[in-house]
Amino acid sequence: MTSGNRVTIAQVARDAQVSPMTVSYAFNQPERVAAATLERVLASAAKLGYTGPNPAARSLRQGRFGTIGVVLTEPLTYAFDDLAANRFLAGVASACVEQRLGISLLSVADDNPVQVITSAAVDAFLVWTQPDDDPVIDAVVHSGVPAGILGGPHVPGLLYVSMDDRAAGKVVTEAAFAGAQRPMVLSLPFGRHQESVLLHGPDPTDAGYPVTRHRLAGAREWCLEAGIPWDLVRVAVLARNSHAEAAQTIAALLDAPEPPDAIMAMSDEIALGALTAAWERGVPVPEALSITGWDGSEPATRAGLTTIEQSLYEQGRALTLAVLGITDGVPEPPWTLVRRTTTRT
Amino acid sequence: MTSGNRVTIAQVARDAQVSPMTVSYAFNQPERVAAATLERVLASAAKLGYTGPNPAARSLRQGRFGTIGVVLTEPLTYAFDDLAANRFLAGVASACVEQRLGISLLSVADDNPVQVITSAAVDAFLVWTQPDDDPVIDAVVHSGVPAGILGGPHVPGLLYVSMDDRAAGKVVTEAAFAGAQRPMVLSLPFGRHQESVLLHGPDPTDAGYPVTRHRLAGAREWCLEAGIPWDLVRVAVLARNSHAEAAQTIAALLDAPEPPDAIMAMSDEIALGALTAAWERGVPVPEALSITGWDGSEPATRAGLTTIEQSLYEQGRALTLAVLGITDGVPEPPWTLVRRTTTRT
DNA sequence: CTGTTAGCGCTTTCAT
DNA sequence: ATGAAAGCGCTAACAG
Repeated sequence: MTSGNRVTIAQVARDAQVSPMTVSYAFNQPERVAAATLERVLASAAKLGYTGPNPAARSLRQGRFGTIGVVLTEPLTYAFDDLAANRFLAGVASACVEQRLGISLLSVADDNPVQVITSAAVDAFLVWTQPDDDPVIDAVVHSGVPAGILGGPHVPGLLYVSMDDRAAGKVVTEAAFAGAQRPMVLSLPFGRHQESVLLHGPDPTDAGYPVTRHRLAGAREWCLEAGIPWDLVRVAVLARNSHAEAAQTIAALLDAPEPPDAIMAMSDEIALGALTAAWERGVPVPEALSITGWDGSEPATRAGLTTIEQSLYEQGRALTLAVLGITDGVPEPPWTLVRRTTTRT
Repeated sequence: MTSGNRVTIAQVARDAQVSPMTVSYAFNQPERVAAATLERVLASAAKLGYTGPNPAARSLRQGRFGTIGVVLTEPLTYAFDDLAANRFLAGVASACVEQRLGISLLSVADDNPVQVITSAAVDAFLVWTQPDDDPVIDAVVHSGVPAGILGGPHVPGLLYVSMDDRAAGKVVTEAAFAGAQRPMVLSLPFGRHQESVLLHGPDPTDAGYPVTRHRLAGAREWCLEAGIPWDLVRVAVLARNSHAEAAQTIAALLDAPEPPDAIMAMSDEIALGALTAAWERGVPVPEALSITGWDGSEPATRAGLTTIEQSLYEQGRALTLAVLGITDGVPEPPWTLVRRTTTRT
């Protein structure tokens, strides 16, 4: 009663003068037990401070945990700092509450990415987008536990959900770049540990994150079709999906010669960072600088950002239900370009 | 290898021609095992698809889970929607990552609040503020697992962390109400399931949530000292800590006779809702309407809101470390009134 | 409606 | 450096 869940079914059984099984029934299927017995058992349990079956023993016996694991990249605070991750998790949470499952947040550490997975007490994994060939993916697939991934990579053995980033990339690039002289892309990271860099017309396949790669490919494709030499398009690759880093990067570029006059940003977060930089410098948006975002977050709506809208919340829900086998697969998520006040067209 | 974590230590042991104990050592204390043996064991494990000890069995044997449970009110999406909860969780997460612990999000359902607690596979509980006498509190205390609560109630057996809401309430009420003719409080909920209501000088002890109660008590105390009849002070009690609900409530009051000219709001979230309502109506802030918030969130800073700043992140961290026994207790969290542009003084 | 048996997979303890 | 024994607390399967 005082420290730890020390009281066992056996002790309660002894006190109540019944067998352990009856105690088990009393807690799990009370209707199976005679009213008088039930009362006696519960009284003994209360007296001894027994609050219910030990979860570890029950899980061992039943072979299930009643918990779903969400695999996030370190640091775990990302889950709470990042808008997109936040919405995804909210969707996962909504499905888990319905299914009476707990959520375990798993942080992939650098020193041993695999152990977090293999030692997780969960019935399924949901993985937040990872770079291709990341060891975590392999660990999840080999765990033998049902699993799904948002944003790829798309590998056998993992349920996959992701919007058509390439197609949307073309559309949003057009919205951003139409009529521009010095267009640029503000890119999400290419890999897990990478400094921010300024590239010129990089090969999209250099990006290890599928989401980044596909969005970049879409941008390139539109440029090629529109006759804009891809080599001349600058791509500022950030180290993180961070408002502050984006603001700083764009501020530097706006202060330098040949400042950009169009920015296709791969997330609302960094688009808003760019917007902040422009605003601080008095650069009129969209007249002198058009900016687009991605995701359709609350702050983007308030800021009047032209952006690609998708529901990470719904994708989180759908992936969760599919991984649990409640629905059969996940449809490709819908998206739309929402034109607001940060683009010229 | 295909479905579930079916391979056991025993099978690997047989294949590697060693005892189960050696396999256990190979995974838990590899340095204890001869190099050649280790290699053989790992080869067998890889061959059979054994990825490591079954977490349930290990937890049962060791009596610990390596996980900390965070108890949140239903719906669980609150954790991701609410700014304050979000910061608290980020702080918890930072401490858990350091300690190599997982985080389990537990949603308290209405139908059986206790079972979620008793069946949680965790080594400690962190509870997000609950109403006094809520059954969840009791369940947590009786679980025998170390536990802490943010925002109260302050009960024996639970570590407690909360800023001095009453003292700050006085200070912020002064900032909001100074020189006002028709001051009002925009209040967080009084209880878990309650419609929104408009009260006149309510007794603070009617509020079941300690945070609400103490902030209201602070407001009342300042009014009494300043000679403002508390009975004349309107208190709009919201059903949820929601921007939208706050905006709607304040919009209605601004459109009615005797609109408020000062609002002390108990969170940034609802203060910003009030600000939106004022802004939509063209009510000049702070000239015709002063507004204060609480928490010192990002959006509040951007909006220039006068507010009480505290770090829920640090409080989350501190409470986690204390509950784990790594630090000894939690100091009372610091706070400051930050005057910005939404108040007259 | 209640009880008996058996064993989930692992690791602590104590040898060797 | 490796192994044997024992049991963590529970519940599925099967009586009665």
